[in-house]
Amino acid sequence: MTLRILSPIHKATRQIGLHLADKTTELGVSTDEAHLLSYLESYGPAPIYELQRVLGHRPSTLTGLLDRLEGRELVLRERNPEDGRSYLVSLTLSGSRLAHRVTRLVAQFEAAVLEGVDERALDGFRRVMEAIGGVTRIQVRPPRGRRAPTVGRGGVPDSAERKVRTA
Amino acid sequence: MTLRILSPIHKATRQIGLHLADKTTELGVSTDEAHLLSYLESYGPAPIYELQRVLGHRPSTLTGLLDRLEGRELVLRERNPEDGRSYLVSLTLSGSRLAHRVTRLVAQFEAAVLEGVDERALDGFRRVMEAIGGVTRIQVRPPRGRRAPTVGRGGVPDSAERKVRTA
DNA sequence: CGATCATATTTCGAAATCGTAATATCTGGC
DNA sequence: GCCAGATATTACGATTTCGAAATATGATCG
Repeated sequence: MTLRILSPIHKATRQIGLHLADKTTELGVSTDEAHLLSYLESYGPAPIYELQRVLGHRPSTLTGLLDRLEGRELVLRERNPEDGRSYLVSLTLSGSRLAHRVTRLVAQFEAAVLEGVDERALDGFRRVMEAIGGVTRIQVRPPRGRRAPTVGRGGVPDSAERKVRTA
Repeated sequence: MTLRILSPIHKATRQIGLHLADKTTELGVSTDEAHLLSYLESYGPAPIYELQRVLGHRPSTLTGLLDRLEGRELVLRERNPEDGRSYLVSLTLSGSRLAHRVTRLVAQFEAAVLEGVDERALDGFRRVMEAIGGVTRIQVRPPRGRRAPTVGRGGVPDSAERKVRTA
């Protein structure tokens, strides 16, 4: 059975993972660590729950990840003045430098891919991604009858999505 | 920085993972286990190294995965008569039944997504996936000079790709 | 044939991830 | 202000994954 969407996307994801891991390893971080640093460069300081949603790990996994990064003095945790339950994670100076290199790496990769596709292909790609979002979000039929479900609930956020935390 | 390819694909992959995990959990298996069973249904019996490439794990990870599945009598290992170094993994009867249910699940998901996109979008999607393959495959310049590299070597196989093992 | 190199798999200890159960703070009635 | 429920994070033990080294067979070449 050849799946026209699932198989290619699984394959591509793995290719991307291997490729980037290769590069980030040279910088001394895993891909998750790299992703986190890069995210913080654009959007930090950010509360942990936000990072958790961005990376898609369990909260307890994030604790470990952050402990390690903090141990290496790449990030640091501070209490969130606006919410005593949470901590804000920010980059240290060396974390910033590293984040910058990671970001450049990722941008290069993205650019290389974009170079190989035209705007129309990109648009088709986007539509397929949206269709996946639609299907995963919408629960189709509970066996019989009731319950219209779950449409607005906990979606998976894009790395770039972000609530304005503020003001 | 919003990445037009990396971010959506990361997000979609996570959505797919969560969605399918939800479903396969009901069947009592992880997504990797499900993937493996489903693959075996179509292409088994298969040697371990092939499964390893399909799932994209380290060999030692596969050993553990297979140990667990074998312990539950869903698959079994037999020596490969054509190659004394390898083992062939095949489905047991109950493994087959489970694999069948998994396959149906995945096919339904695929169908639901396909319903939301036209052929043109699908084509664009395909071209982007290919572009990713191209970029990850081709090692661009070692700092100076030598070594033209790596083009034909170990690519990441599609779940559906398969050498004819045969004859 | 025998040496050497490549391939297939497992073993084993270390590290990452997870699920669940604390702990602490916030929020909205009352 | 106080209680109940929601949110944010961590602690901790269990499971999974990993990397490196070990084992065993196959392939090549002299």
